[in-house]
Amino acid sequence: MLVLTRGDLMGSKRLPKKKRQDELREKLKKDPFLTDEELTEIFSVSIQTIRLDRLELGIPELRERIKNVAEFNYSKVRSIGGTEIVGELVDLNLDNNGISILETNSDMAFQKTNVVRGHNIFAQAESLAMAVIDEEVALTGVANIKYKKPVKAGEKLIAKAQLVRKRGNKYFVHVFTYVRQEQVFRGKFILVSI
Amino acid sequence: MLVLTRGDLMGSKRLPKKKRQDELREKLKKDPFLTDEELTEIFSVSIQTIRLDRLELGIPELRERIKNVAEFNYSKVRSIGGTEIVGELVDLNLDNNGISILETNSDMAFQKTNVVRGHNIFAQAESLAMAVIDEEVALTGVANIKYKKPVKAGEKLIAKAQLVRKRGNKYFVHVFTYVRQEQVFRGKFILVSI
DNA sequence: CTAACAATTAGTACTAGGTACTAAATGTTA
DNA sequence: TAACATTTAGTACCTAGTACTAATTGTTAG
Repeated sequence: MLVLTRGDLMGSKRLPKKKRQDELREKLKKDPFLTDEELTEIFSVSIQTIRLDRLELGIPELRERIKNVAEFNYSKVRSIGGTEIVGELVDLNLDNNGISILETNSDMAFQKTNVVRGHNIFAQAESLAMAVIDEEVALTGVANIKYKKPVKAGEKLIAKAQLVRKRGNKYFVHVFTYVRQEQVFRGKFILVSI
Repeated sequence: MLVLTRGDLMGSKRLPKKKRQDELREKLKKDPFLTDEELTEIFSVSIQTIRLDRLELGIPELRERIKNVAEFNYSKVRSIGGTEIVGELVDLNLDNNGISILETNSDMAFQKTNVVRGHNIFAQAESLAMAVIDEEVALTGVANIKYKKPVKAGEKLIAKAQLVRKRGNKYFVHVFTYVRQEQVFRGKFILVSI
């Protein structure tokens, strides 16, 4: 079916509804700080059209969008700042063992290859090792680690920690990290309580 | 309608101007999302007083505050997302050595002790080691690391990496990290290019 | 005790950037 | 050309303010 769109007839100034709405969605995703007024200039339509579009697309007003960005980031900053443990602790037996799960995402990965950066895997393992130790604060003194297989963004990391030896204020903890049964990381930590 | 305000709870005594303004500043710093109206309830004063206070303190209105949080974090998120290297690369000789500087802050540290979390130091060292390798992408295969001394938030980490051996697609890189001449970390990385 | 002054409160007009709605104009297609 | 989709116009109303004037309290020095 061949259909002449208004765009063809009018010389590409105004877009058909569907296309305009798609572009609107994208524009606001990239820059949520645009007002309706600024959008009228971008799309050469009236402000009512912009508002109808937002209504149909379920896109909230400028102030709501800004607030969402602020709140999202605010909580994110706090959770990063407040996170003492990387990943979700699903099982813990103090002075013995523990399990933590970390859902990886593209923020943790190299842009080009989508491979999760090593220090994220390390951070999960290290913080789990620390959680297992029944001490107020533990410092990683020495770690011997090995990355067995690259992890792709989106894969779920399951880290298992086991306290293997305790000598004075030194704790020897082994952590093995898996993606679907397959081992991707191994770390041997010596933690020192202070 | 009768509402219990903080004033009531604190014995209904209203604070002197100076003290109220100090607390106002703190409150808004902790929670920039408070409206003037909510503040009137917290301090048991009229909305005009709150507005005079903000005027005198140079604190902008709610929407401006929210916008600032949104814009600040928006740019921050992007820069974190785009960062492939942790810390600032100040010197680099490919396939030989490199130096990177990382200014630590309280976000990187344990809340209680203000000691910088190990994985931040690790991340700087690992990414520097990778930068030194003249390959598109390198994966950390094995690392043997040691934390020598705890690092306090605010201290400047200077990491020096040196390629010590190269065998096939395996690179052996040593990284030493210092705070004011004093070594705080040592890492031996085996990187594998893919 | 009271005048002087600081601090607070009241009230008004105005603003941006909208929502929600009705109505009309214009475009498109059967 | 009628039916329908799409766009535009216009109105009342909203929030969370600014900016301003004026009145009312509270406090203190003489």
